[in-house]
Amino acid sequence: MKLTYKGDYALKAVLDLALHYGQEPVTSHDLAKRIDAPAKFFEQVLTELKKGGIIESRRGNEGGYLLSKSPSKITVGDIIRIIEGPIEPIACVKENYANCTDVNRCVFRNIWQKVYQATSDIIDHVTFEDLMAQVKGQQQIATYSI
Amino acid sequence: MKLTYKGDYALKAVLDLALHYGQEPVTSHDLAKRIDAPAKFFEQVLTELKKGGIIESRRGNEGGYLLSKSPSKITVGDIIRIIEGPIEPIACVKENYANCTDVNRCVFRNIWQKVYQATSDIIDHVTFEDLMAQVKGQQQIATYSI
DNA sequence: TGTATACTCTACTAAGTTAGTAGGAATAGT
DNA sequence: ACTATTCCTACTAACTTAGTAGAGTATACA
Ligand code: FES
Ligand code: FES
Repeated sequence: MKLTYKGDYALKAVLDLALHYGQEPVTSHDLAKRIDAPAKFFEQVLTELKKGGIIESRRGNEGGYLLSKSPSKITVGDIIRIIEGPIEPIACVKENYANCTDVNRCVFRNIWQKVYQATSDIIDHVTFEDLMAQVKGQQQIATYSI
Repeated sequence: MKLTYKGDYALKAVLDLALHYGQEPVTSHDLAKRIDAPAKFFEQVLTELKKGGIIESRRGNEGGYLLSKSPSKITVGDIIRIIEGPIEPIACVKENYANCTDVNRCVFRNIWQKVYQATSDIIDHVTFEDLMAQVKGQQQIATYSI
């Protein structure tokens, strides 16, 4: 698992939208400015999140983006899988991929499977509700910073 | 953590050398053939492993490569770190890197730190002695295949 | 009906990484 | 001297990452 800028922006965006859940849509422009992402590039990230079913959009005046479900139902793993793709260190962990010679007797496969499991266990159990709680806990200082 | 071909070749090479530990050096050519890697590309991998202190070399006739320490003292993590570089999903996990805005209050950092820890815990505790045992366990069928 | 506001879509690009190739120089044993 | 082998430098094609650019489409509101 390696986090690219795209994934970084996506996570920050979803957290921001989570903090605006139930309110008016947030514009791409506002989001981009708050998380300090290049506006045009960031639009592409939002498009992928939308295709992934995480957010929905309202066009025109008063439009913008909003979460398509409750922050408690969205995990960090969801975002990572949508933006960064598969999280396993090597493809044959999931399927009987023809990467190594003999899958059945490969002594390394087991290791990558464990890494995959451990990573999934972490990122699939952190919801954006959890993250919101953390943000609000430190809110007393100033506006949240992601 | 993502495994590239280089890392894949390196792990297989070190396991092969582990199985020849205490014996004559193994030539790059023989290694490459057994693990099915392009000979010239594979040489580069060996060079990196040597620089990393994992293997040493003997030049000229009867030369080749051998482990510079016991298989019980080499872990999968050692090889990964040498060949693939840092294993954390984002740079600021290790240092106070200026990637995210405010490191102290970043709610994501904690997650990547956990992923880093979990991954390290796995790959740093598998030695090539462990892997040799596995290989020898299934040896009854034929020659080992990595 | 017009217009400002915002999302949508397609295409292009520069830099970096990955997975190699190619060719020769240096060294050691017989 | 010959041969086997490591060592060293440079090049390349394909792919990924992190953007840019610009036109097109939908919606609210006056
Ligand atoms: S068969 Fe996939 S890691 Fe070896
Ligand atoms: S400060 Fe590094 S993940 Fe946010």
